[in-house]
Amino acid sequence: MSPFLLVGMDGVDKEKVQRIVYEMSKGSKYFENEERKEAFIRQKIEHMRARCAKLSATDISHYQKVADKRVAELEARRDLSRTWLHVDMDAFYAAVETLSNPSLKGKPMAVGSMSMISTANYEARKYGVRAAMPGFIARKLCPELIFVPVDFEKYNHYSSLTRKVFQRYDPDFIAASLDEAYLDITEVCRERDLSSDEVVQLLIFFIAKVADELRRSVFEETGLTCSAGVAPNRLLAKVCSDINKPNGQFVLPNDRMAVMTFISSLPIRKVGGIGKVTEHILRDVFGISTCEEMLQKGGCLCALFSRSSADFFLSVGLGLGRTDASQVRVRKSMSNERTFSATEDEVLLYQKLGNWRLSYQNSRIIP
DNA sequence: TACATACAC
DNA sequence: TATGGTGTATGTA
Ligand SMILES: Nc1ccn([C@H]2C[C@H](O)[C@@H](COP(=O)(O)OP(=O)(O)OP(=O)(O)O)O2)c(=O)n1
Ligand SMILES: [Mg+2]
Ligand SMILES: [Mg+2]
Ligand SMILES: [Mg+2]
Repeated sequence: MSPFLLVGMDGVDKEKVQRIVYEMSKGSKYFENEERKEAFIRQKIEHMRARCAKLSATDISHYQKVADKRVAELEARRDLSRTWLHVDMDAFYAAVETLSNPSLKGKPMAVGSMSMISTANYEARKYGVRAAMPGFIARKLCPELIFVPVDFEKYNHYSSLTRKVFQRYDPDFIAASLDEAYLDITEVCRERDLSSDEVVQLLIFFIAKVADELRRSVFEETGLTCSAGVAPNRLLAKVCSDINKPNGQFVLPNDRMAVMTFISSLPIRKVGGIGKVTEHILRDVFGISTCEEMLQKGGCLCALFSRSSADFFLSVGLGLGRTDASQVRVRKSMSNERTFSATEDEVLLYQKLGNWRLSYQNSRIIP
């Protein structure tokens, strides 16, 4: 199975991409390890299917009641009163590199090295080139691909320019990474409320204007494009910002019906926190691939998963997400790691450790 | 507490 | 020739 997300990019020859990634990977230590991990996951899936099959009729009705109760509790706490905007820069590192070297415009380009690519511009993505793909495979997919080395100082600089714009809309915005942020624009939109159909339409129009203006400001201040999603909570806003990427936006109104319709056909993988493994498990054990199906299979989920996992899945099925104000997050760790080629040479290993200590003993890293 | 896994950018 | 680095959350024992 390909480690790269192949959905979402139309016009890519997925078969060919998969074949080339496989051809280039097979036989490598990396590949063998991936296969080992996949075998574990298949085992875990088998185990869960067995547990599922062993549930008695009374078990099933019990867990269905548990699920119904939790769904009711979650539903009761639904908050449609806030408006969140998620903004995410388009092909961020690559776009910054194109600003400093405009001759790259229109050409397939990746930021990174032959070993690893941090991101690729949209021209390169047409060939199936992706973030977290080794450069030598990317070059097979797209022989004319241009490589640009990473330059974090530059990305930090442009990140802070974008944040100056975000601040004007929400001084307490949440920076999720260098290239994205969550803004509570409830107050910006406060101008009107109430909910006759006409007013709702007007409000959506007004929100779209706010998002559009924000994106124009970012472009004017930085020369970079971004995409935005607006929704009643952060989880949905993040999903929405991806819908019309790049250089686009999508507004999901603060309306329960609109949210349920939106969520019904949404593939679970689109949701933040659901990745390759969870997608695989939920599909192969429960036949779940859309958010709606999380609710339908709520009983089984409550029977087989921990409280916190089951609650998360159910809340995704309801289209719920966090709406609370940001709290100051305290750093919990600081780390520094490097991958080196496999060796059993003890002398070499101790030498590496020694160099490490010499480099970092005075850096006063306090977690 | 220590360790492994999953996830995100 | 070659498959990253940093940080968070959660489950298990
Ligand atoms: N596995 C990854 C993913 C991303 N990044 C870096 C490079 C990206 O430019 C930046 C932002 O990540 P995004 O997921 O937002 O991707 P992009 O901004 O590059 O593209 P998109 O237009 O899809 O947002 O983080 C990285 O180093 N490694
Ligand atoms: Mg981005
Ligand atoms: Mg991003
Ligand atoms: Mg996901």
